[in-house]
Amino acid sequence: MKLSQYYLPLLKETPADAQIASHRLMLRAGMIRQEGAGIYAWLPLGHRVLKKIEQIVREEEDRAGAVEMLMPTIQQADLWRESGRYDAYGKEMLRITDRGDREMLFGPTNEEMITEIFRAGVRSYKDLPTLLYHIQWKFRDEIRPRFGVMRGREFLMKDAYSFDIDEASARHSYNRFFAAYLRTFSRMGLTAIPMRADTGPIGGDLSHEFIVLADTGESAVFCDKRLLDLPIPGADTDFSKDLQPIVDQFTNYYAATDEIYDEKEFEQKVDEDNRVSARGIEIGHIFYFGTKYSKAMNALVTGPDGKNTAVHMGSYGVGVSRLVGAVIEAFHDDDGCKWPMSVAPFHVGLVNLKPGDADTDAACNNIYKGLQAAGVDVLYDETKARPGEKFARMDLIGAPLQVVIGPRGLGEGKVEVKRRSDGAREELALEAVVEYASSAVRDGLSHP
RNA sequence: CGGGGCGUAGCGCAGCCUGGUAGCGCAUCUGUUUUGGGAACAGAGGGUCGCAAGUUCGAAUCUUGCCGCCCCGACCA
Repeated sequence: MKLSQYYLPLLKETPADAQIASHRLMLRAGMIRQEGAGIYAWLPLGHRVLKKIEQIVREEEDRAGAVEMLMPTIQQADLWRESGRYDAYGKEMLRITDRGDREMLFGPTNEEMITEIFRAGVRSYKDLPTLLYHIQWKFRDEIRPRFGVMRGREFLMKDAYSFDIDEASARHSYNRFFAAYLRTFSRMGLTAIPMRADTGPIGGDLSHEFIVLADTGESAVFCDKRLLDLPIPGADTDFSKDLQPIVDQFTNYYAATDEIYDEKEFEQKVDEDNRVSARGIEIGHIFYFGTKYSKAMNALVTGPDGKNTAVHMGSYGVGVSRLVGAVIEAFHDDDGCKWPMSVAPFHVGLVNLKPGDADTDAACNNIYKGLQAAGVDVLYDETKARPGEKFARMDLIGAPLQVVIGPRGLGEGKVEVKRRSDGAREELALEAVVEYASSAVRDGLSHP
């Protein structure tokens, strides 16, 4: 992409409304624009990141054995009356009436709808387990949206739902998502810690929030330091086999959010040296809720014994739009974003220091085409702006690699390559740059 | 939902108390000089002062109502 053709409205000054780094940087880097309280338009640069995160989530859901579908944003009130939640949900639900005065709502979640869809198509235990997911915009009319996309009212979410014949097999479905989430977040460069969460009236041990540690996190969290270094399940993981050992490895250590934190338990189970008390951002939540909806909504299957039983369900959410903010919280400095390769809007920022200079233009064009041919996402700055402005701009939008080409270096056949993550710079021979950058991109994208 | 605050050019703000020509910085456009880390000079364009009603000879400024947004708290992915 050539910068002159792109839509990238950068802000030099920090918008007054933005309180935290990710919100500030997303506005400054022209990733989002606020269109209302907690409602954002995704500008081209932000949209790229959002789509890359979405795609990682999708790939890992697929790997875990879930099947993608898409449910609507607008739902009918009657569906929610079946579960009793239409009255129970409260003001966070955005209620709408259509021209026929029918009561509708903008979905805050999809348990009712997926249950309705499931019961329409499944009759026998032989069809189980069923694992379905979709990635869709949701709306919750939060009392107080803030922190940009981290706590918006409209947000993009992946939610998956599992249907099993009994609790034991539901536990296996749960474990699939547990392992899939470890991989998902790891691929974005995040260390996400599964923490025991409040299971509400259902009880049991089958609810975990996945938390990434960050100073600006919304909740206080407490965990064992050793959780930070546990191995992530590899790409060769067989999700149809027993995943309990993986889950046990993570759940053996203490980790809890402030909702259920118990100081005595923490101190008893974790040596002083290993105690981590920090703040965290919730980026995923997995939950087993048994037959709550299947009973209320009559989602029954015939078991081996010929009797109808209510299916055991679980739901598994990932805050896709929120993750954009969470990744920035984890990777930034005062100058801008420092994207991990896997979610970077562009892998390489190509800076032409002297557009109009025939040699410089030719060198840049060759490298631009070479990188594109190698499948690298390049943003080519061929504008007339001054060098300082170009450098600051690339730092702000945070391309992991910057290739800087100007007459001075070119005179010696040299090109500068800067790594955004640590600022390290290298002089390379002009001919070597495409191979160097594309292999660095490949390395950055590879994941065990 | 309780408490606090703000709406004036694309962004950041002053002006309001004490009514009388709508301003500043950045950004944008033109020209000149610059050119390897957010340039300098000169000039230009850009506003129903959130909306509506009221008071007044006259309202960005005073009054009332409405709308929008932000912050703190309780709640949430």
